[in-house]
Amino acid sequence: MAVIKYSRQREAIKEYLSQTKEHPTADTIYMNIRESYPNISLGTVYRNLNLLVEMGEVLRINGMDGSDRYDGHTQQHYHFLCNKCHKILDLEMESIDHINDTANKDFPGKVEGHVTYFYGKCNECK
Amino acid sequence: MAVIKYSRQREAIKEYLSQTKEHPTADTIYMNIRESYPNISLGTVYRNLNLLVEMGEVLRINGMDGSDRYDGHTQQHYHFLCNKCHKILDLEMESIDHINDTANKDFPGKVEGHVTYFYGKCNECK
DNA sequence: ACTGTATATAATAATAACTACTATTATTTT
DNA sequence: AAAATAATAGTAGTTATTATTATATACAGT
Repeated sequence: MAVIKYSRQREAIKEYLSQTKEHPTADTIYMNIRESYPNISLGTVYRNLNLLVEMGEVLRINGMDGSDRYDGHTQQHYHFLCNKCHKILDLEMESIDHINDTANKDFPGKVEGHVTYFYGKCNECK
Repeated sequence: MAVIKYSRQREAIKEYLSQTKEHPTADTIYMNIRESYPNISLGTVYRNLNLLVEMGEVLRINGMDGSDRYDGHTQQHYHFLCNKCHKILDLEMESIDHINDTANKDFPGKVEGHVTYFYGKCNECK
């Protein structure tokens, strides 16, 4: 699998993810793509999501309910999880990448990055 | 299940987690407890881990390889996940709680806390 | 200590999320 | 257009975790 060939299924997944502001699971994506490609396979969705994540065109967020979620907006941003309604929202805030340096200070290995999400109450729930 | 009754299996799990500095999976815990309780059931391990997490006596860390890991040391500290060997290590570093304020700045809801882990290569893998 | 009742257990079956396999189809190369 | 190669649909298999159930254990009331 050296050369990556075009596929309309993959294009549809990319398109769907770039249009939604939700952070859907693989299964939700599958259900949605099925409306335009009724016999797309769930395996195809997973394989392409992995490809897209690897190519850096999609972000994988591992939700705390066991299933991964995907985000087509790849500019650096942070997520907020509402403790009450369990919604995932985007946070607009300045970068906190300096915490990598803080972590690296006395660590024998090499810290390359971090994953952070914030939690609390969203506007409607507070 | 209103009243929680004593069980030596749960005590053994708690004991094991407070003694190890690893961040074992449920299966690793199962294997270890089996040495003293040869016919403990994996289901018992899972049920008690969930109980202990709920009671706040154990932390659950969701590792990036699909399986959750557990930590018997509940004081605040940060974790490092090795991208290569998938080990989870403790990081000794100064607090980064100020990032909550950064996140709160332009957010209409209320940020109450954050979850952060760092990743990269550990000392042996780098 | 004895009994009754509720909780915990071991063993096993079931589920959920994801990955692997294979024959066929679509895309790209020549 | 034919050959080469990668992607797909459909299905089977894995892995981590949860549910079920009959039996065992803990503990409160006597």
